[in-house]
Amino acid sequence: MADSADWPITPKGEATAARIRDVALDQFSRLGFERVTMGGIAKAAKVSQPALHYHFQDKAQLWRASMLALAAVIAEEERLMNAARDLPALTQLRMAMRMFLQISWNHPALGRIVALEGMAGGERLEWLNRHLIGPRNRRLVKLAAQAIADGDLRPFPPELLIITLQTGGVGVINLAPLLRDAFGYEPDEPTARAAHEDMILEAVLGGFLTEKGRARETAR
Amino acid sequence: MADSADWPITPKGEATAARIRDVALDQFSRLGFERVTMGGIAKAAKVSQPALHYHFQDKAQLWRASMLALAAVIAEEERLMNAARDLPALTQLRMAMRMFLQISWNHPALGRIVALEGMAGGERLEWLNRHLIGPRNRRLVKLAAQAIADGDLRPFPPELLIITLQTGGVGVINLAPLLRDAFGYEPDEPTARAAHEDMILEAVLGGFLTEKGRARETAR
DNA sequence: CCGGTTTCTGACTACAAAATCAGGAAAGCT
DNA sequence: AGCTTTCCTGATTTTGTAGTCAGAAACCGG
Repeated sequence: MADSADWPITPKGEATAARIRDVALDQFSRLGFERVTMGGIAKAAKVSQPALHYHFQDKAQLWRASMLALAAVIAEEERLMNAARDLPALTQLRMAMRMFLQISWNHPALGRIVALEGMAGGERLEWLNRHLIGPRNRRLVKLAAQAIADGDLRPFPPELLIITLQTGGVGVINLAPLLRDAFGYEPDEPTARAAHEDMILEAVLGGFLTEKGRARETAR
Repeated sequence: MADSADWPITPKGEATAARIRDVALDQFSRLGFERVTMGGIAKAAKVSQPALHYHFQDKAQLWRASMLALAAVIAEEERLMNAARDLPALTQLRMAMRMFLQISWNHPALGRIVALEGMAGGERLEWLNRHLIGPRNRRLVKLAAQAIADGDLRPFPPELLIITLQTGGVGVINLAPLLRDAFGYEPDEPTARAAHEDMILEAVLGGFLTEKGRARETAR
């Protein structure tokens, strides 16, 4: 069980475990826990199916282990945000949003997982809240509340505001298959990505600004 | 097979088939195709599990049949929108958005299903595109393009605009379990719902308006 | 190159869920 | 009432997948 604190690991063992985690993260995030089979992961990772059980005791633990690959990403974001903690709340929120979009393009798994488990509820959502997204979300809500108090954001419930910003922000990324299928639009191209980032920051975040907030932004 | 054109149906048979469809729609939309079991649906609908196979030949067909329950909802929306087809594109878009929010609160299944299958891709998404959401989405994109041409909406790619409006709009609805878990916020209450509708229409749709568009809105 | 450790596989078991089928109950018709 | 059609169930088969286990292969320090 690769989870327990001390697990004798050779470079080779760690390499295949990492490969399995990567494949698992990709599949879990696109398909959700139940549509993914251990056999499918094994095949994509070019190992036998029992190899998965050698490195991870069961499917649930493999899921958690693969989610922890995202923890590093979140931690880095946290670090950068921390460095900016003396700036106005609105400025921080804008930074956070820009970072969130970049992260979401580079690691589409994050937004998809939250969408999948956030709809279903249950123990995996609880785990995510505890270990991955909970603290981050609470921090963002506080920021939004502060920006509202500063008179920079229009006074909507900060929880709704944060969820809407994020779901609106990653909608295009999560639903890339739908965009392709329905419109023949390919969102994962440099020009489309740039248009998207622009749109979210200018229009969606922009729509929440007060006059004062807009003034602060242009003074930037 | 209840699907085929002529299926001898008595009132009683139709009643249980409808009960099964309703349960199925609810479960499929909250949990996704694979987490739902025929046995679970049967139990919730108070029939034996083979009864499901009597009315619907297999699980996939039950899924499709339950989705068609949403077709009536879509058609009604279509009818109302058609009555307003001579109004300016922006006004129509605003109407559509308001209707979309109401539908999404009353039938949360729709947004969840699109999110689930839109992320995964595959044959069910293709089916949805063909039978349920495709025409509607294309119409909305055309409206957005027109509103941009009118100078009422800022010039972002209309496909991205429509997807972002919709995903941002239903984010709070879809992720209700997350809101409860993470913040203890209950979004499905009259006051919260009102705040939400306000926020989406004013801030999110509002953020996409040009000066001219804003003027048109206030002249309303 | 040898013994021990780590890593991995093939063959298997256990189980849950979809699908089938033979037949019984209920409803409708004459 | 008697016959027929429609509706539904209990019992069973089939299938797909998670998880186990004995042992082979690869690796490593001496």
